[in-house]
Amino acid sequence: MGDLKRTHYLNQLTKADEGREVILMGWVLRRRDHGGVIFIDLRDRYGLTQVVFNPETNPEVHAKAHGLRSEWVLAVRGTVAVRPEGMTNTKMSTGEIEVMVDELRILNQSRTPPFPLDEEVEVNENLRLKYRYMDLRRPEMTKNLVIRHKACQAMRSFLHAKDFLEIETPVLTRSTPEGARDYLVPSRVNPGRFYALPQSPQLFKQLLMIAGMDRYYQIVRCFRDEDLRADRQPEFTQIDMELSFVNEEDMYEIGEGMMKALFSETMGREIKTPFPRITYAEAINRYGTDRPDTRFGLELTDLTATVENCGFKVFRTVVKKGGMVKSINARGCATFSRKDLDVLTEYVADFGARGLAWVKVKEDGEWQSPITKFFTDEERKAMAAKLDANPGDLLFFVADRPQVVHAALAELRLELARRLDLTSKDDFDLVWVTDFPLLEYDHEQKRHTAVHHPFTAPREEDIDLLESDPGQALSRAYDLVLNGIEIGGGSIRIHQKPLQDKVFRALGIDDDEAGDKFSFLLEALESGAPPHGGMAFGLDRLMMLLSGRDSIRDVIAFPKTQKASCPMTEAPSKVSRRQLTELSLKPDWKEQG
RNA sequence: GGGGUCGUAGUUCAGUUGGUUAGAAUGCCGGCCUGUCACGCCGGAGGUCGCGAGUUCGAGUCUCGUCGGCCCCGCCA
Repeated sequence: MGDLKRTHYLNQLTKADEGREVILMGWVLRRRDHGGVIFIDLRDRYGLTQVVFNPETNPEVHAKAHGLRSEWVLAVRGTVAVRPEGMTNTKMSTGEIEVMVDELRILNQSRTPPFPLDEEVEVNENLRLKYRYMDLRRPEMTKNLVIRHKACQAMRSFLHAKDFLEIETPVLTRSTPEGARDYLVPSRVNPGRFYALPQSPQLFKQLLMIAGMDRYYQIVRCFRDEDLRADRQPEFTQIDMELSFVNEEDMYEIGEGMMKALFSETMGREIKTPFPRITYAEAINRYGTDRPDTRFGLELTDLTATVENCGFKVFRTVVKKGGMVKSINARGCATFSRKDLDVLTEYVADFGARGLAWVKVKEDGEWQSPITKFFTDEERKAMAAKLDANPGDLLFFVADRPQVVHAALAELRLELARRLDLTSKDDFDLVWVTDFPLLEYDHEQKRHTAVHHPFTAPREEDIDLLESDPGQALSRAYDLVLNGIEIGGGSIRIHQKPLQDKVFRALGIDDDEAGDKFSFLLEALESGAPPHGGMAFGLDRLMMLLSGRDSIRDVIAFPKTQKASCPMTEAPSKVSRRQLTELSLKPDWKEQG
């Protein structure tokens, strides 16, 4: 660079700068060499500017420019010129001007890029991750990281204005029961003992409330050693918060205010508050899931009572065994082919449905279906009325255990929406899901486990149920769902030890175990713990939705592959025998270095 | 742990019933070209068909295994 100092970014110059001497720095995106005049599109994080090398005005510089290649790093000194008549490029924000170069310094050369950076071809993701520093130069990827930054800034300033303190919590902490599999870190100075990386800073933020911090937040990395998905990474980022002296309404207000600020400042979109609320029970009933995509209808209709005595044996026996029959009216879909229906049947089978019954409502109102003969006219009428079935509609039915019916129809509903193109990535439907069950029964472990986490408060009126019928108790937990994706959740916490003891007992954690694993929390609850509650938002998922991407990998600078590896650094890697020995670890796997 | 799908030039892909020397576009290299903006024109190089076995006279193509990418189920309080 020598004595050159950059004067402008590559998105800044306009007609108003005509005649100005400028110094620009950036990467060669494209070179157009006409033998005579040479054009270079110079790129930086901010944009593109065309720089021009003219053999008549500066032969030496022009000769040097002849050798430039993609992704070389340049500094140029030159003069801003308005482009000749008719030569404006309306696709570029700097398309009205160009910079006539007087001095060129090659700051660095580059290997030929492993994949094109200037086109929108889908490149193998493994390759993109191996050369992530090249991938991130692509404007689309740069944009995602810029939006992410803006989002963090927006949320930070919102929370700061609401008196939150940003406080860091340990990354090396202790493993606690419940929840996901922990990432473990061996302790060198304590042989045989391990730290766990936090699945969330849950206990620490509660302890900060007990410490009187009143309002805490943190943009914090969390770790869960579970299998990956398009929206799940082993390390991910949460906007984590906790507040003292609050109830659910306070939490909704904070959550809504923060989302409002987020959408406004990152996308310039004004979203409506308050957000609609739906109870867990209603969400399951109407959508089959606790994270409903509310951008479209296709809701579930319960026909159990209507068909319990019908002539169709499959339906009748399912109902008799305590199961249910539910239906979706796919309006106007009677045109689906037999093949379509077979594919959809196979699709719901993935989610446990042993069959998918269907009825096409013909133009004359008649039912075309393999099962229509099993129903009386009255039954058909009753079903049609409940489903508001009209000519041209296609009705789907699933009969099974409630869990299976809901899982299958929830997925069918989403698949239909995809086929019918009912959703747009530009719509953002936010909804609170409330009144979750506190506990659910785990058949494998033969005990109840926490739906949210063990520190979630039950509804006051349900506390007695903890002993009589724990599965029926509802909690003071809430989730925020955006377009069918859970982007956040939280709860009002237990702040008194006797209630915490009760919940531990309902979870099958006896006093000894509770004392062993949570004594610090229990003692703290006895030390003047204020009522408190909180929530956390998944930053990666939020950014994925805001950036219109289908994978959180596209909004994370250096993500992991589905096998939890990093093609660039080749992590996880082998370690030396010496390192293991220092940690008092003896490998029992083969070929460990 | 399981299911699906993909793997061919640097990249994105094509490759017929198994049959001679595996193609295209783009990129790359060289030459020409003074107003392009995905510049244009001419020429050239570039392949362990992911890897390993098997079937066969013969395998990019068929079979089995294996490795890897992606999607999903389980899992993820």
